[in-house]
Amino acid sequence: MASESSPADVEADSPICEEHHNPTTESGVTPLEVEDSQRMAEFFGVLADPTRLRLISLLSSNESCVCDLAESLSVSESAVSHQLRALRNARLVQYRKVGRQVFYRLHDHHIFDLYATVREHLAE
Amino acid sequence: MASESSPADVEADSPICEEHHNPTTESGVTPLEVEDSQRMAEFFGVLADPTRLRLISLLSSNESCVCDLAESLSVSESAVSHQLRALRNARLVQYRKVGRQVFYRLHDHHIFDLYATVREHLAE
DNA sequence: ATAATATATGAACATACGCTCAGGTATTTG
DNA sequence: CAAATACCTGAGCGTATGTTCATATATTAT
Repeated sequence: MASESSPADVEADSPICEEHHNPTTESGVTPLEVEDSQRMAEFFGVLADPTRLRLISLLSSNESCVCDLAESLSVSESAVSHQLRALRNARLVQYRKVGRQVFYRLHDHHIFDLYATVREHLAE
Repeated sequence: MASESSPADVEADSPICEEHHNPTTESGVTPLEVEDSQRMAEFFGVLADPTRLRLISLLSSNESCVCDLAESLSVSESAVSHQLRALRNARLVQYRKVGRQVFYRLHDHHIFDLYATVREHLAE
């Protein structure tokens, strides 16, 4: 103990910020492991692109094929296809093929809830 | 109408994916504007880094000073300071100065809720 | 089979990002 | 005052990312 450095328990005149090392914090929340933080960062990274977010926005209201998505966003079909792959790899969208078209939709409501939550948060 | 391309309403033998252009979708959800998508991407971008996520994790249980955070993460104080600036600019953390130390904490529970939600989502 | 459509993919290029390093400011100590 | 501590910041460097371009695959039409 005594290696916690809340501003209250600074003792006397010893160097303040030297020997710390509490593996777990006093609260019940487990600190994020490095590996978990990487997977989590990857997940957020998929959402950290305007084009992908607009794709998610479109797919939250309609299942759509690639060329419609490209049209709606005024982005090349190639770019859309690349971004859809990222969303696919992250399991954020599903797709089904109909003839030569591929119709994409959100994987589940989970992703939409997150999208909606943050959108509302930023609207404040 | 008739320029919607749900797989159901493909009519006869006309080219399937040509003239579309519905500014608004049939559902009640407004499509994301380009500018909003950029702000939203920026927000997610701040969360798309392992170090920043681990900082958020630590700050969700304890208010901490910079050198403690650096110690806990085994990262240089400079790197931590840079990342804290990103979190500051995004208004994800607050800080207060006590002598020469600066104690950081999460800005509000909002950010923690989001963090916790996604962490749980990825734990599945 | 040949042509056209719908989508996917690899390479290349420009940009953005995170870390380190060097140096800077502010506060405390001797 | 000078030295030390805690933190911040700009530049530089290696890497990751998003787009375009060219090309490949699959399906449909002629």
